[in-house]
Amino acid sequence: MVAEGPSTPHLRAVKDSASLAAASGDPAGPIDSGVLAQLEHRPTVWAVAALAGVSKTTVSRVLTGSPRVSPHARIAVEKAIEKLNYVPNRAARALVTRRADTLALIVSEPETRLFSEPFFAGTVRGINQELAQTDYAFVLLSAEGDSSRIERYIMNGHADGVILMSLHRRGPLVRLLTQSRTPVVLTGRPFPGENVPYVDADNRAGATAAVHHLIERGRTRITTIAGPSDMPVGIDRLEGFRDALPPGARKSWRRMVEHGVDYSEDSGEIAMRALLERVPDLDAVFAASDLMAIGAMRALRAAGRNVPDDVAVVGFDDSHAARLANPQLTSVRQPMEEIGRSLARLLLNEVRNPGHRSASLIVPTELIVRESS
Amino acid sequence: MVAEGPSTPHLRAVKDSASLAAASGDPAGPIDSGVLAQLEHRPTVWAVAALAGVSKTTVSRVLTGSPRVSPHARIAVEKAIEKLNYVPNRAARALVTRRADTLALIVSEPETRLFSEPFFAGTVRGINQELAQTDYAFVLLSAEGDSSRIERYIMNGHADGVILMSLHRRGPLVRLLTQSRTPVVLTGRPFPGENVPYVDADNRAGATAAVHHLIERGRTRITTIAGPSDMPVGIDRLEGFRDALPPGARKSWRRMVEHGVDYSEDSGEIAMRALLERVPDLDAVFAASDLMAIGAMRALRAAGRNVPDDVAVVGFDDSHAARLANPQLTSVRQPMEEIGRSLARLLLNEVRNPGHRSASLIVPTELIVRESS
DNA sequence: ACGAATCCTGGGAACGTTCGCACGCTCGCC
DNA sequence: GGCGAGCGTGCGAACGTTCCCAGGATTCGT
Repeated sequence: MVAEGPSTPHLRAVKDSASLAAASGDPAGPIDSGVLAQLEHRPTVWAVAALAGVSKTTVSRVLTGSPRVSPHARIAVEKAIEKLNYVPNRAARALVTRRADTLALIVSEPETRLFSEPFFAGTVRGINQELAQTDYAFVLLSAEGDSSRIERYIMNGHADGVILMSLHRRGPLVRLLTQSRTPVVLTGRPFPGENVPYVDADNRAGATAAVHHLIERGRTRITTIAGPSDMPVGIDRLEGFRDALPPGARKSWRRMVEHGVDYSEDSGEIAMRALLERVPDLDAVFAASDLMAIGAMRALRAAGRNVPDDVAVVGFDDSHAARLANPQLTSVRQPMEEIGRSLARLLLNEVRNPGHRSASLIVPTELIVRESS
Repeated sequence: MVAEGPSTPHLRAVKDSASLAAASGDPAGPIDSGVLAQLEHRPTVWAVAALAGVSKTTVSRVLTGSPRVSPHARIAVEKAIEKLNYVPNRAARALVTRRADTLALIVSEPETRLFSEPFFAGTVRGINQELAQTDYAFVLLSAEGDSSRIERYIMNGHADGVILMSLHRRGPLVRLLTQSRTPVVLTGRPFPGENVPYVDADNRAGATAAVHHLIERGRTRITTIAGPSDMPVGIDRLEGFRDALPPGARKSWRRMVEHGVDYSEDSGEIAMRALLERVPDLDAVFAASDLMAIGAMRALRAAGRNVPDDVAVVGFDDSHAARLANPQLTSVRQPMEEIGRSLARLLLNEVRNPGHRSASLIVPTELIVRESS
């Protein structure tokens, strides 16, 4: 009886004394080891089992929520867990279940830009909210430089599922993950060939709303600064722009479009100058990002045009920059927390029912009207 | 001999065939299980040992870098590892070593603000740089809302050490971590009573440099918008301001100080109005944050003062906002990546030599001069 | 009232590592 | 030329879970 199970000294002491409650009056032995156990070694299933007067198996059953446990035993175990402040050892559990009970958000980007955007923070918050109700842990990995560290981490089974966040091409990571059957969801519409569920803001409808707003303001010569056309998000926002144009303006709409090389301020400034040259009488511009919009406003100011009197400007993303700009920028906001929550839900679904492919999600955007339009 | 060790079927098959290389000519048995092993189950020490013709112990020794292994055996094992694409199972390793080989950055803040600052991204990048040279994994946790999830995660032994990042009071987390003997380092000078190594920018010298710059520009009535005085960072920047004042101005310096309730734009605007009333002839203001500086510029504009002609403005942090502001804001930059690297080094030191308390670090700042001064 | 079905329980074997211990082998020394 | 020292190696026992399987108690149907 003494020799049962793997028995570290302090555990055996606890177990020998039938019940800790009974032994606590005895100043001789078990108390010290009890205190030590709490300070030094963390309690194990054995300790809980001993205190509850059941076997480790029953404790495990309570832990995993198995129905095959009598109410009596369950209560005893729960009390013991409470009393010992027991927390299951995740490494041991992971070892046998081959699950980690952890989901990861991988930021695969020259991360500076991504971290700095409210979008990132909001999404993280949403994911946290959703996951807080489960007992999945949530970790954030940044694939700065070599992604091999990340790969190793994931392949090691450290995470059961992955949310991949990136504005650019995901590189080999997405393929690697799907090949290893790791559930993956993406933020933003995937590139062609990436057959993975995703959550995206309704970029197209957002752009349309922005242009409709400009039309309502009485603008008639509306131009746009589009993003690079090799990215889904750029394509969608441009299509949304086109959709919103009145039938009359639709035929020569290409003239009203200038592509930026990226989403930066400088890129917006350059594009704006090109537009001013091509369409001198323009009275509105919709930029596919806030930074581009701010760059555009700089170019407009340099050209002696007043915003919003001469030219109305609308951006996209509702980043911090939009509020700091002067004049404050009208912008299309993405429901960041909602996106985060949806990502988490999608991934959970994917993780829990492997094989069952869940549907992607497009969430609506919102136009925030400020001084620039 | 067949019965040695724990043996799943496929493993035994591999082991029976003495060496996989020898067996690979035989189309009958082991090949299938070999392929299966690579596809389905990840290879283990047993597979590597079999292929290398040594025992699992020797493989383990190679893995842990033990010197007690012959060059011959080491090479054989390394070849086998390479060939099988073997990666040690971290859960199993963590279980026996009681280490996780993982460090965590905990962001304990209503995280929105923190994430959005370049400081955060830069620090993360620095930490990554430093840790990339080790084989520690790095995870990021945000203590949004309840910190109990974080606590469980850490207490579980999921991380061997923690970098705690927060502008505000760290709450119970810091005490909890130190009590559980988890190595901790902080970003920013700790509050009194938190006896923990930290890395901080030289806020005091940064503020001094800002003021000296204003003096060089010929300003003589220099005021400051200080942060709340219950935070180390606020105190340090204010002291730096005082240090820089010429002896003549030193005696009535309190008059030139207005405290903001927080570091926000609004707070800066309100403080600026108070200063304008109290010191109508002021010709410079040093704000303890960029956002406060921007708020101050708004108040100055409303009061009809021109920046920088009438009043020069300097901020702190060199955040995105500084560059976006109009006029662009002179600001004190913190060497973010350097801070990140130092944090990582400090924590590694703490983790590797427990008990040996390492010294905290103060890293120099840099003044970025732009249009506002 | 008796066998079967049901429910709960406990023992023991995994999971994939590391590490203490003991064993054999090869030197070099007197 | 025998004998300890030292080096390289391997066995087996942990680490703390989960889960399969078998056994004992209770209950239900006939």
